[in-house]
Amino acid sequence: MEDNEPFRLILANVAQHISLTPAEADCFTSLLRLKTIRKKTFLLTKGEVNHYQSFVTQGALCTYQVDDKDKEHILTFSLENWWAGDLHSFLTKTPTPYFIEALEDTVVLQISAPKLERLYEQVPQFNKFFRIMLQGAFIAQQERIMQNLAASAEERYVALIRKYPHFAQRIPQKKLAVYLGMTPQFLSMLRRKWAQPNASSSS
Amino acid sequence: MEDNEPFRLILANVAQHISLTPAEADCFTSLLRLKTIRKKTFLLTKGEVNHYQSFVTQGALCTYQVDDKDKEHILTFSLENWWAGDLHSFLTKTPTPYFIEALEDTVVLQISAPKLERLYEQVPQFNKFFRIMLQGAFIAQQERIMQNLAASAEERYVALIRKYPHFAQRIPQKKLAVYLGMTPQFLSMLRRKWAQPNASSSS
DNA sequence: CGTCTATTTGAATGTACTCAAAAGCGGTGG
DNA sequence: CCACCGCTTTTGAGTACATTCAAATAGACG
Repeated sequence: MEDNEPFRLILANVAQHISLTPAEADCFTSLLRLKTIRKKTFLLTKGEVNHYQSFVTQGALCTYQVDDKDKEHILTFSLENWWAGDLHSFLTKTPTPYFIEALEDTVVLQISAPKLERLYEQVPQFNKFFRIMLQGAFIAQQERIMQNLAASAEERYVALIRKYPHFAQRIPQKKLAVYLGMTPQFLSMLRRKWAQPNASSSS
Repeated sequence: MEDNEPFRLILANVAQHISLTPAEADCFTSLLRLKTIRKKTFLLTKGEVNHYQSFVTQGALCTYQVDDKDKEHILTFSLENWWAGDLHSFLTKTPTPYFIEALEDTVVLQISAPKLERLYEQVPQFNKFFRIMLQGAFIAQQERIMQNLAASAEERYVALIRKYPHFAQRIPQKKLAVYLGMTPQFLSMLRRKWAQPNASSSS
């Protein structure tokens, strides 16, 4: 099968923020490698060093930690056209505390740390590209922090399904609950409450 | 008084990540403006557009939102050698939901959005500089999110005073509590517990 | 000193959790 | 095709961590 669809996707994504010559685009894609991760398998597990940043072209990934009481805590989901990878481990080459698991069969394009360094040297514009990516990610994280501080579990749940309705379809309830910082049981209770002629709940 | 100390500080900070020619350094500093904010006054208030990113050379700033029940929720503190400013408002020129208040008399160097654009054009290396700044900020935020999800109020408090003991000295308990996502009363109770021959509390 | 705000203390309350178990759903093999 | 298994979701009862409200105490500033 003709499989440069992933490369077209990432180049289209890059083109939204910087303009590359054909030569630069080739240089970029030549530094990437394609990888597929089957559902329920891992792109990264705790204790490994994260050698690659991964751009998702298809599927869904989930980045989480497991604490000493075996409880999962979800840092983020990565769907199409977004990046996954533990940046701290990637930059410092230290073991990661995270698992990155495929929630669906997933296709990613990966770049290693040395190749990314080469990319920055050969096509300095990528400093701008990743600066812009990081700005967006930073702002999104700020909003999440504020919401976790300011909103109740119920408000967080309602806000999420209103903002990303499609999201809630693709992700298991259990994972959504944990991402939102509540137990699956509590989320289930909220759903029941909302399914009712939702008379109560407001305050 | 001879007051280019702020400029020396920011140039030293920049020099940690990129190398500038003297001309480039001059270009950079010529785009900055110096501003002082008295304790308990505001660098930014809700409803304004954040026209500047501010590098703190002295003092301490606190960025927070106030919700509909008049409760404060603290996004971040900005001490010496770090940046403050609502990036979302800055980039989109939309009104900010944040207040940025000086906890002490504070000195900042500010750059406006158009001047920052000019800087990126004239000294493209600054894309790299801010990429690196954002990487660090992004990673720090990730850690905060994980800790808010995984740790109890008590664990968060202990972790903070162990990691940044000096911090706890400079910042009012009330603000620390809110930053950590708990009420000042509860933090006070935790402190009492820890001041005791701390027999209990471990688990 | 007196005022204002921050911190401490206590009692009652509530939001969200734990533990336990039932019900639902999807896949797999006999 | 149906029966069984594993996993997710739902439900319920009891509980705990942290909150709210109220008030006393202590600190800071003028």
